[in-house]
Amino acid sequence: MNPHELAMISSREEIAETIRKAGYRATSQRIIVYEALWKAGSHPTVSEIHDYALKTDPTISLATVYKNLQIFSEIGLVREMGAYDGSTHYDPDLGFHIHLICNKCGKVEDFDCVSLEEIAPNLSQRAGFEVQSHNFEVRGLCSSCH
Amino acid sequence: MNPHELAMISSREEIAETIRKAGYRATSQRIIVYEALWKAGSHPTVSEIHDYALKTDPTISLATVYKNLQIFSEIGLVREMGAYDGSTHYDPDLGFHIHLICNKCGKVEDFDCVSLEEIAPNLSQRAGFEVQSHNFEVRGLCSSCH
DNA sequence: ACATTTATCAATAATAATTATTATTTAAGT
DNA sequence: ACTTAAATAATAATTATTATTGATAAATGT
Repeated sequence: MNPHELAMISSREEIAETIRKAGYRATSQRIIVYEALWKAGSHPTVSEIHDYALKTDPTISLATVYKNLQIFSEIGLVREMGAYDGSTHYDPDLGFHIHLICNKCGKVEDFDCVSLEEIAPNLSQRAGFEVQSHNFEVRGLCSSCH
Repeated sequence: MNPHELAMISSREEIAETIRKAGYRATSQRIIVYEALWKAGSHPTVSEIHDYALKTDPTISLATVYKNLQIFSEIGLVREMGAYDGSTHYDPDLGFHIHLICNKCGKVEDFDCVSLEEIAPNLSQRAGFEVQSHNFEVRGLCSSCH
């Protein structure tokens, strides 16, 4: 198991409970999509998540993956990343970190830093904005490319 | 002129010079696209930029807008935002600020805060990453929606 | 356990966004 | 002004995403 997957501390049942609490049904497909989200790589696209999910359930459709990712995004189980290479990427690791995206080779590196609260202490107070998720991307050239 | 447009301090010739220095030709279409980027609204989509550019040059094509936005993105004249509502948005205001995106009404608000260097002092040193642009999005519910 | 209700699912179709192609035009240096 | 490489417009092609619909399966009450 790679370091990324290690971060998935929640069990199947815990995730199911989170989904139910948000008012959605914890269907087997939904859990499969959630697991695929972790196992399909570190910042997978919809297509990559679908490919992985097919290993567990060969009948699961692409539309189901899209639909469930929308739901996960809405209830804050995933952060949606920019489509820096044409298609949207997803990251289930919700801890505060910056994505360093190389404009040349496309590699995405996680950069740990201070918490969101430290960066913008009055973010939620100011204008009464209720934070649900964040995406902090920095683009440039990685060590091997520049 | 709105506050957003006021921030466009550079003249046509200064922008042309920046483009040339980056190794590209300062064609009239390119300048028109750049101006449209500022005037088409505060975080316009490709389509909105194209619509505005057509006012100046009724023959300019959508493909030209796409191409030039790619170039502007590459040379750091614009920051590319996530496709939070289906299509990619662009922001020519390069100053450090966070985008507060409401998940309900879709409104995007600029949130000024500390500089990128203050947030991640060792960003460029660490792993030798050369920063070209950034996109810091925070999603949630705006004051009117929650 | 069973029936009922209701949300979700898979498959497909439809739409929207983006990129590739190619012939023509143009900027910028000689 | 001439040359040449690069940019443009128009169009076609591709890819990503969303909407629709009938079938299915989960939750809830009995």
